[in-house]
Amino acid sequence: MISRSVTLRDVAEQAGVHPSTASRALNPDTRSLVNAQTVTRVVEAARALGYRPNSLARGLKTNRTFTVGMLVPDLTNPLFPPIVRGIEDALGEADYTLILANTDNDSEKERAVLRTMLDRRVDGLIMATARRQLRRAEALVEEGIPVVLVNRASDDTDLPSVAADDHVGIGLAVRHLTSLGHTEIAHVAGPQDLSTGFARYQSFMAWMESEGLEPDPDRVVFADWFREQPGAEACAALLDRGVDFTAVVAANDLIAIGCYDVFAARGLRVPGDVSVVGYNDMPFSDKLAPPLTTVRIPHRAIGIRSAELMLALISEREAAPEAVRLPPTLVVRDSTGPAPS
Amino acid sequence: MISRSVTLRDVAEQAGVHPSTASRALNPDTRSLVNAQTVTRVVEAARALGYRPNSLARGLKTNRTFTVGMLVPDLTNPLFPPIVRGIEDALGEADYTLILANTDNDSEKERAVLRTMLDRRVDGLIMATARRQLRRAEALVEEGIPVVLVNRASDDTDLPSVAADDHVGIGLAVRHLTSLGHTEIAHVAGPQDLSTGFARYQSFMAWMESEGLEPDPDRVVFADWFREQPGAEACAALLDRGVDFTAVVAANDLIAIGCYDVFAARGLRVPGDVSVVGYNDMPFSDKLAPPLTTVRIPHRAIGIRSAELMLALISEREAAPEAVRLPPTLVVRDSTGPAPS
DNA sequence: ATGAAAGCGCTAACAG
DNA sequence: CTGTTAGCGCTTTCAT
Repeated sequence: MISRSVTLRDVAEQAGVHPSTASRALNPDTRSLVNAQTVTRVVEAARALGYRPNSLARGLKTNRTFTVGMLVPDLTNPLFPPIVRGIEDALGEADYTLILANTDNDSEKERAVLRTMLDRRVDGLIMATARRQLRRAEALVEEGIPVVLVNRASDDTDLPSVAADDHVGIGLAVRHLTSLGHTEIAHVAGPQDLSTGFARYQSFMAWMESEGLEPDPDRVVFADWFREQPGAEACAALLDRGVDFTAVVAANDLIAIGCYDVFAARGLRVPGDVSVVGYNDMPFSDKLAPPLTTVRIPHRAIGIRSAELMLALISEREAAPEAVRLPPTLVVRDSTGPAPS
Repeated sequence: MISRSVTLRDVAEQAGVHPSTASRALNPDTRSLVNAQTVTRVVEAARALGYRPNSLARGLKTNRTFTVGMLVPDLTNPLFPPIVRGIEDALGEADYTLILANTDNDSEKERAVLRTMLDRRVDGLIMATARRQLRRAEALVEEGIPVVLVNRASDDTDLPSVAADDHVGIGLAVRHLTSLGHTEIAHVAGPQDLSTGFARYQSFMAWMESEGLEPDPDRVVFADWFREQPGAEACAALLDRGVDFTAVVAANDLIAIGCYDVFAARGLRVPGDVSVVGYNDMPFSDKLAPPLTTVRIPHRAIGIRSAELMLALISEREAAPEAVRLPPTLVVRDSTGPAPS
């Protein structure tokens, strides 16, 4: 059925034309240069023989592979699958193929993976890799290969990027809590060398201030990593510090889960004693006990937009570096309630 | 730093040898044919110039791309990320690259995606796609392209496959329940046109019998899909049927969540009134209320093994079709308890 | 041990 | 509108 070795020459022969004519006839862009009847004959022959162009040969010749590489820290982080799907879907739409690799946030692995992608002559690179220093990515664009950053801010660079608007998102969280009467609000922040952790922390402080509340540094604690365990440790440290608070904004849902665990262990009721707001609305955050109030990020849309941006970059290399910011929304569930009096 | 256009010829020139000699010197397999000093010179030149072989050109010549395609129904299903990671890690180890595509279990999409992969001359195909009819896959092997099935049984074919042993897994679940004194055990089965749904159902019936319990067809209900909503619908239907049961084996964790919802809605306590066992131990199943007792599948190991199998198939095409079955384990949490008296 | 020559399958000038 | 020619970058006989 799908024959492995039907070549353009076979098609040409069958149609009684020269291979280059067959090539032109088969390629939508150049089809117009060819007699309509000839086109028909060639197309017919191609179909009859089950011809499939060899993308390697084409790529070798044209220097375009219709391939985009994507770097993620860890696909296993529930944040990424919807983004990757969005990207894959949008890319597929345009007949581009996705090459995926995990870096585990390990600089050495990132190097290696990047090299492989380049060796494979990807037409562009989408990086969800979270580190704040971007020398590598910048070097790439200087060599003319399009890069788009996804789900990360680009404070110190003007690489094109697509992400949710963290400032807006944290505002949603903070104002939700203040509207419930909370004034002593803590923040279990994420790692500060990741752009998201940093941005959310900054935004938290800014929003507290603009809500007329003292942004007390004692009520902020930093998790080393966007995971349950570091979140729990940070939260425990916060509690041990002895400052009062009636609500906490967690830098992401996993950290929020860590907080849940600590609060449960210390006999604090959520939301009776303390309200918790998460961030991301990851899958099953509605199944937690209690269901988590959280800021929803349009992950799939982020993926789609970044793929689209990438495609634009590939075709018209001029495209101005854009920083797309998609609006998050608040999902109120049962982990937040009125401030205890 | 990473130069886009250093070719083998440049290296050869720099080293003062013919390109073909440079090729031999750089390729581990043929390096022995070349004078040791020459090798040094060439390698040195390559490093100095930052030479990176063009994998397209190589692939075009050798007909091997060091690329493996993978089809998943939907990456967003929490089942798949760990499997994909395992595959990617094992493949990367051998300098192979993964090309990923989602099929949404849509036959048309599957066709399209398969074609793309073939056009890209992948060296092999790993299919996690769940349909039971496998004509397409079989056609592939007949054309000489290695296929391994992952996470699916191969009852009607002898395609190589890697999966957990569902019979053992369901046995774990059933015997756990019988050991708690349950005798009236229901099964919310998965779709029967998926090999996993089918196998688990069959195994359930078999284990009930071998435990000396009447496998009552009235206590079995089928979900259309391995998701919460269909699980909930099936579970509701079971309840409406009016048969007694004190425990349910769900065909996967998502279906178990659907059951949770229905039980909660109907005022049944888990595990007080009814015990629930899930299947997969997906992420955060320990965070559900109550934490879910479930059968843990070694997802990552499954991924690794299937990549290894694939690599073996690629290098020695003779390799006997193997059906690897990895052992699941039972994770007892709080959704199961003694049968109510 | 190395060089010469050919070609993987395709596209892109350049003629005509 | 179509054929000729050349070549993308690499590997691989075949000579030497």
